[in-house]
Amino acid sequence: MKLSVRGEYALRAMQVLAERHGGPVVSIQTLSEEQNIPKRFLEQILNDLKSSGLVESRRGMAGGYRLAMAPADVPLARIIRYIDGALSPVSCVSERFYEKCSCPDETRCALRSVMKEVRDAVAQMMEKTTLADLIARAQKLRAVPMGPMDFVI
Amino acid sequence: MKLSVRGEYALRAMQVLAERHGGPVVSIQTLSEEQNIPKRFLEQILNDLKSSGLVESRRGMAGGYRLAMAPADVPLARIIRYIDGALSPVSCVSERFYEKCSCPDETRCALRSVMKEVRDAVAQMMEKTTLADLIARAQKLRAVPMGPMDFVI
DNA sequence: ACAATCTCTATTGCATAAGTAGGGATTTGT
DNA sequence: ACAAATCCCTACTTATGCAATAGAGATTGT
Repeated sequence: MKLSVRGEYALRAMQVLAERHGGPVVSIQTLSEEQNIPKRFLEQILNDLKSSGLVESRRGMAGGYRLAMAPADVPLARIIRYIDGALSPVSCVSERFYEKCSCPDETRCALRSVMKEVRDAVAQMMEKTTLADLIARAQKLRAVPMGPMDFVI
Repeated sequence: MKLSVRGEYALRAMQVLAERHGGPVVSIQTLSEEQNIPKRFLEQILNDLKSSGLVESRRGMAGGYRLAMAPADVPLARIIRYIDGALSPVSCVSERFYEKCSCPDETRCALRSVMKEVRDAVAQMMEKTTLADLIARAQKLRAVPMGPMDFVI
């Protein structure tokens, strides 16, 4: 039930790009250092994201990456689907990555109906949450930096 | 974001055991045929489930497996957690399989807060749905076997 | 004794993920 | 023109985990 490391890196990098949206492009170097992501690996990921049309790049000395669209127009689902594939726990309930499963009768599979609900819950969450929402959350989290337990000396 | 095949097999096998709860033990042979699961592989899985205390076994000629408790007392979450591990999409939001992630500040990670909500949604669903619920769903699905499209000759 | 079952451990094959490497192309600054 | 910093592309390596298979042993009913 896991997101791949690759997918996680993609989301983190995209969040940084979203935060700097409108400013100058951001280099892999910067992204890599800021987010503790292996530089060469991130390079690949950003390249994939570029192929997907989610980011644009600029080459040369002052080069780097930037979002290809407004943060509010990029649901997390889109990033994850592109990098990792299906959101569904089993592929027989996936809408875009459907595959037949080995169970005797898919149409009457009780497990399938449960998994479909799980899928829908996850998809809805990932679909409604955009990079803009992520930024908003980050700001809130910065505003209340410490949990109540952290006041102990 | 996937359940392993192993986990899926475990759930399917457990459903059958739940349906036959109260009756005689069910052999791997039967489970394997009924659910299209490689026999030898299922053997391993059932063995794991036995170690977890979810099923009991009987050896010898009329041997087989049965649930160790009532279907209503077995949430799907328990099976999945035992076979596959965390329900969480990222381990830094897992309650039972927590692992530190590589992001710079976990307490203020916006992505983490989103993932936590996803985790909660999945966990709640898997926790509240038991094997008994699965049986009930299966019965309903049997009652309305065909979708509207299937009436075409 | 025999046959059908579970039990346990090991191993294999395979796919995918994670990360690394090298050399090339492009832009900027001097 | 040249150097430096960057992106670009392809290939490779390595590790990990998953799915499945295999073989020998233990237990039970007839």
